[in-house]
Amino acid sequence: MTLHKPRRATSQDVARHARVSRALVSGVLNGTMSTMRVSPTTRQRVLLAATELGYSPNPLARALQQQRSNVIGYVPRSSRRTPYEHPVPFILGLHIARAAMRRQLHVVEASAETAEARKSDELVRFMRERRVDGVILDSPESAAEVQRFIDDGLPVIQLIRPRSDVDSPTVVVDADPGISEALRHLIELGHRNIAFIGHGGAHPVDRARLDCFTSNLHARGLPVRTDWLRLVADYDIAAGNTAMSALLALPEDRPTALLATGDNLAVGVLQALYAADVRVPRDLSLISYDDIFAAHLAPPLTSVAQPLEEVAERALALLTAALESTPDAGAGSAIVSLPTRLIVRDSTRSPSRRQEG
Amino acid sequence: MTLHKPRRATSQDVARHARVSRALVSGVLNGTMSTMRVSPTTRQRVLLAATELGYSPNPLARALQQQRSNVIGYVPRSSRRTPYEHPVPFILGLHIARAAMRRQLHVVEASAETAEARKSDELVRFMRERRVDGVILDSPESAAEVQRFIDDGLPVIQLIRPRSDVDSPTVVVDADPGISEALRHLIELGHRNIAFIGHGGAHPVDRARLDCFTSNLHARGLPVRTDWLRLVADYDIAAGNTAMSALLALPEDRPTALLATGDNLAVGVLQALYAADVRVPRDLSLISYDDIFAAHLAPPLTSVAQPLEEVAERALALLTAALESTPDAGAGSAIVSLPTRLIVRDSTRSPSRRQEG
DNA sequence: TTGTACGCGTTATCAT
DNA sequence: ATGATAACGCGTACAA
Repeated sequence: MTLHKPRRATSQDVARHARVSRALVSGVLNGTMSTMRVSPTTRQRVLLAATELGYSPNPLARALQQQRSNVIGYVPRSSRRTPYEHPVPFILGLHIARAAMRRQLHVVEASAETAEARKSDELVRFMRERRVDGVILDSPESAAEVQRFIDDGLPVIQLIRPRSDVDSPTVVVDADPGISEALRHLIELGHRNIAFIGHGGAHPVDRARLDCFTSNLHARGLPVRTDWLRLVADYDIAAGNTAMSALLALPEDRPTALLATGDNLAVGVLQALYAADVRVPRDLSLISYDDIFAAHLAPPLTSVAQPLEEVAERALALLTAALESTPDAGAGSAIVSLPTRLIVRDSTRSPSRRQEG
Repeated sequence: MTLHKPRRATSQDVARHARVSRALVSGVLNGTMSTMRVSPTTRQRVLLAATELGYSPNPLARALQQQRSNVIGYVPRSSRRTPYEHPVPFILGLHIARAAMRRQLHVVEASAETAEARKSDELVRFMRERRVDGVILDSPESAAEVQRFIDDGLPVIQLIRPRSDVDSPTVVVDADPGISEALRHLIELGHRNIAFIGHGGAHPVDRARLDCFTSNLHARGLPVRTDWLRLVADYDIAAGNTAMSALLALPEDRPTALLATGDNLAVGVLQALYAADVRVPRDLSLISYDDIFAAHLAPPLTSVAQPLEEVAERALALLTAALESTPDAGAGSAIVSLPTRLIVRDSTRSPSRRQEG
């Protein structure tokens, strides 16, 4: 017969066992506090008692007294987030959760349903009820959304697509190094006819990928043909498939290489190519962006990697820093920008003569 | 100048505002309790005050007093869990987290590092320190591991590959309906030469996939050729790639269809096929298992889907039920078995004459 | 070093 | 029939 719910030892138990007061137990276990110096012998008694009883402080009681819940809020970007349909927000959320766990923090996520009432202060109420210590916003929908959290007294960290008109610490990813590297790679392989499939949205982050692409081509004196620039509305498979099909339908003079600025776009590209029996990299070199599952496709894709794990790590670092700092001490709206980089795999090689001729 | 950390209203504030005692506030807001009946008018006063002050009870204080942390522990199976390398444990963990969130529960996960000391009671201590209310174990490594939690007084739910010698509520997935359906599908398409790539492990769950495969073939009077049964040690891409390469290397008389009992195995298969320029489904029909990212491959794969979301949902239901029930009331070691099913996509079709001839 | 009070909600007991 | 008072859960911080 096993004892159910064996009572966990409390500081009171330890205190009795060591014949000291609870205050002393607390002081000893937290490494000395303020003016409190304890005689080495009683210190040992306390330590011994604690280990003998297997004592660990109750996190709830501690949180209640410290007025810190150790729960942080996370607001994913609005798109529905299933792992393989929306890889970036999904993986980012994962890394946020992991980084939080490492710091003994819990994460509550505004669910998709809750996010529907995103314009109101539904979100703020959600977070407020859960007593979160701070929030992390992935690509917030509006400046107002961010501001409401700040007005509620919560430290806010913005990710990926920040509202720059709101003053808060931010972590972003710089597309430039990776995309420039990708183009250099293709050009060194001998490609001159390079197409682009990307997002046509107005946000600077999406614009940057296109701008970086075209400026690199210009700098190299390569043609930027508008019929080889396919702008889509979503980073999803269908969009990639459609865009690639359109490229395949071009009368002649096809590109020999292609940059698709999202793994999902690349999957759609691969599906279109597979259906048309166009082989990668023999008939077309392909580079994806994100590098989330680029390695898990056939063939494994060369890809521009986004450092999402580090984005999460830095976000948590910024948030915990904000929690430590006195409320209104130097708003310290640090902006951390992390570089992309190219990972070369099996989807790129020199254009074949046949294609060039 | 915004006010930082605006004090959240407490039950004390509401009490003052409504000119009643804190006890009454609690009683009214939680829907009547025990012997306490409140006059309609004061009841209104309390309700009004609560909404006016935007009051919501502090979850920490409540948890402290109710002796329930609202945190549950999750122990993933031992393999390193990166999303695309170990899709099943990963997706399962995701659904667990979601299902928990819906119930206002937090999840702490034993990290890979912690799991290293899995034989000792490292895990139990980890969970104990966090005051989890119960734990969910995905495919525990040993009966002892499960038992230690039970001995510690924690409700335990086992998932996927349970230790049946330990008495605890369990959620499993039944491979049979899906695999039988898959074979019926292939046979109806005209396939008679069907190969299998699967896990060679001893656990009943892995055995079942193989057994179901062979028994179906037997029942249909189809050949079970041992050189078409490739057993591997891991559900990963490399294993699938190697196994498929071996199949391709067979002198002649190749199978026209293949069941790979894991999406990752199927990815490896696709990579091997792509390299050999063998097309799916023209030259080979392929069915994967898991259906996690089968739809996101080129071509989209027909797959046997595991209902992982429902596994998680049921696990949480069992766990919360265990939390409600009195500690040792009918151990109620319910076993929930959920069926797999076939999802038909583009990777299966009738064998071509050429292959049959 | 110790006593005491606090953080906050809930519940058992007591008073009209 | 209605309501208030007090104590509890647990750790921490400040005054004594």
